[in-house]
Amino acid sequence: MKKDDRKFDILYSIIRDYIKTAEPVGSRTIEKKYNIGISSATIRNEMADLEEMGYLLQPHTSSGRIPSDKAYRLYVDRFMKRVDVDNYIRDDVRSLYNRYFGELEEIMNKTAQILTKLTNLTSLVSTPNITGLNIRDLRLIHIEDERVLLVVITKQGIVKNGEMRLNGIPTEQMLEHVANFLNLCLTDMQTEFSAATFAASIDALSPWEQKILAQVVEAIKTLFNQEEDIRFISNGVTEIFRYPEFRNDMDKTKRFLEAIHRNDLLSYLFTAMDDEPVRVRIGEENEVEQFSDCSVISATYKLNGRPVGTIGVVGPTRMDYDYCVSVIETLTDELTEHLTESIGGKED
Amino acid sequence: MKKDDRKFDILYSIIRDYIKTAEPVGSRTIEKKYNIGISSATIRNEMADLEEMGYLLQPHTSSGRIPSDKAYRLYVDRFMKRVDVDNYIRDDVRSLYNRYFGELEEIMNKTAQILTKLTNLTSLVSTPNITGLNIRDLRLIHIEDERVLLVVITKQGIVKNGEMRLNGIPTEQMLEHVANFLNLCLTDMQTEFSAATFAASIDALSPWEQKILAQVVEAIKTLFNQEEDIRFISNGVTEIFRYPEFRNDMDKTKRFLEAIHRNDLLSYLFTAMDDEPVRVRIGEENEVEQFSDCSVISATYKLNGRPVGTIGVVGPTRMDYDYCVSVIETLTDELTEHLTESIGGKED
DNA sequence: GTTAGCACTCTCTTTCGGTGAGTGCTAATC
DNA sequence: GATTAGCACTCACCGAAAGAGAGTGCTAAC
Repeated sequence: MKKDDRKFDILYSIIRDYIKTAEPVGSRTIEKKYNIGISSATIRNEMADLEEMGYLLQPHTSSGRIPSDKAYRLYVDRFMKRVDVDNYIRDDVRSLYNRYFGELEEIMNKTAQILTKLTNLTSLVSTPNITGLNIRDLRLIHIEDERVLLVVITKQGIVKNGEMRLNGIPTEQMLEHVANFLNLCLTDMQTEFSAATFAASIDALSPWEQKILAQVVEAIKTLFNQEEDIRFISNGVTEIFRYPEFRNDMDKTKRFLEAIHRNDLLSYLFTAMDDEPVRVRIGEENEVEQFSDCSVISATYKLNGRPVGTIGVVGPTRMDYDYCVSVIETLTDELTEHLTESIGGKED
Repeated sequence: MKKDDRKFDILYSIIRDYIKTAEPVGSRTIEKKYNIGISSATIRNEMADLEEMGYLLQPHTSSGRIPSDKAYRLYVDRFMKRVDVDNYIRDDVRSLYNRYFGELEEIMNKTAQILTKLTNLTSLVSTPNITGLNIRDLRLIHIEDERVLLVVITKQGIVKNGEMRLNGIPTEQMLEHVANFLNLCLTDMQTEFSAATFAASIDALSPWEQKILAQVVEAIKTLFNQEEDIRFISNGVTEIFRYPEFRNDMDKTKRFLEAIHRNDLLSYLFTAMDDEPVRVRIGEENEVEQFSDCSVISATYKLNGRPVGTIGVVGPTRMDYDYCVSVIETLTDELTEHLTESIGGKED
């Protein structure tokens, strides 16, 4: 085990060095920059072993080594240390969040911006996908002619609205009737309801109102189902040009940029909303082939203890995992806290 | 003039050829591919003249010529022909617009998508920036605790809403009072109003309600002023990789991609909302330095005859101006028509 | 087990003709 | 006088060859 310790000391040094320089690391570099106290020849032997074990790769026979995905995995699982994110950053984030109270879109935007600014990586934020909501209040506001604004307030304190267009021009009264009817029926009801639910008392409404009802029900469904395709807010997609392994490889850059603009791939990348606090996917571990030379760090933020969305960064596999994981953790915490404070808290 | 005709025939051929191939055009190419009926030697002489006149550039002494910005400008001003956009495309666009009736965001998104699909260029759409609105109806909906949803419907049929947070918890009645008060005062009033306007009848409200009023007024202001920074929806930013002059030049690509993600530069690019139906900016003509090796075609779409936003494409200067201008024209028409039909028409 | 030494490997850079597309100029032709 | 054929010249592009440099693996000595 003593011997293995040395091996992994060397591996650790190689990883740190490669993360910093993006250049294959040779045995002499290790000998000189990190004083492990053994000669380059010995280090060479160890490196050969590490290569055999699958932790190192050699771009060509006479070059230094670079860490493999497996090495990064080991690094993340075994060697990674949390880094303290400066307190003033936390404060900045909080005051920013407070400035945009209630403006969900803006909050997500700013989160992505901060994430990129701190990590120098492309950041992604999925807009909250909140399912299983219970409607508390529903309003129908007449705009003009056939146009009606549907406003839904959920028990969880989420407000959604959308414009709908009826087949005819309603009176204020009709809309009020329908809204009242629905408010009575829907209390405590999930947003996914069946038409059958209304059968009982539907006769209270006039035929015209019943028609409106049907359309409103349809509108509610689309309002709450549009989340099926999650939207992503991205920031700093051109940060990728910072990294020589991309800057010197047009194909790689092209592949990255094309993928990062594809919503379908991003959803795939962020699918699993599991309970791991922070998830790290390294290179080939990514389900999405296009990101197989990237690493993705992501975490789910929550509302009332329930995961509703994901934030993360994407970048070269040789990213600074210690720091990035810490940043993501911090921001996820802050975001969760802010959301719960600003729109949560009323759940039954 | 006869002689000049021939010169410009040659110039025209060179431009067409270069647009298609992205390769410098030589005199023999012109002689063979475009039968002007004169020998390459004569063409060479004419080309030398055209270069002297500033219409052609020579990447190096012994290469063919490429058109200068000035040549494209001449082309656009003098030679460009409108191309008929297929009818089925018009139909597609219309049916698409009808499917997303009222969903402004989605409409803009789809417009950008179509634009890219048709032109193979990066497309940009600015969200409508509608000023000088008159409020017709205003609602205050209690969400929970201090949270209130403000819904404003304008005479022009535009609906805007935003969440606000009061300093205390209001009753339904208070909100109704304030809303009614504002509705009375605001009818026929611009969204930019002064606090003084209310002085007259404000005593009808309780002190608490007056406080709420002040906050609502503030909220209305931000709701209608947030347009100051116009948002852009872009699509197909990676189309740039199609074009060898970018694909083979990482710096150029980097500059382009960095610029296309910067909102401030895009606003600059799209500032002038003049009455030209379609605007073409070629290379150095662009006020934005970062786009000096690109051309921008843009047009303003309107609501009730008033320009409210811009759509456009950005790409290499050797783009197919005839086709792209026609496409932009068509889409602008359709968008204007759709908007006016769906939310306009009620203006006094 | 460790290390010094050395031959070897392989990339990267530079150099150097060769090729080919295209030009400008001159002299002949219409 | 305009047009064209002919020709020398230019310059990017390509591939081969040579040299440098970083790093390795192996062997033999410590």
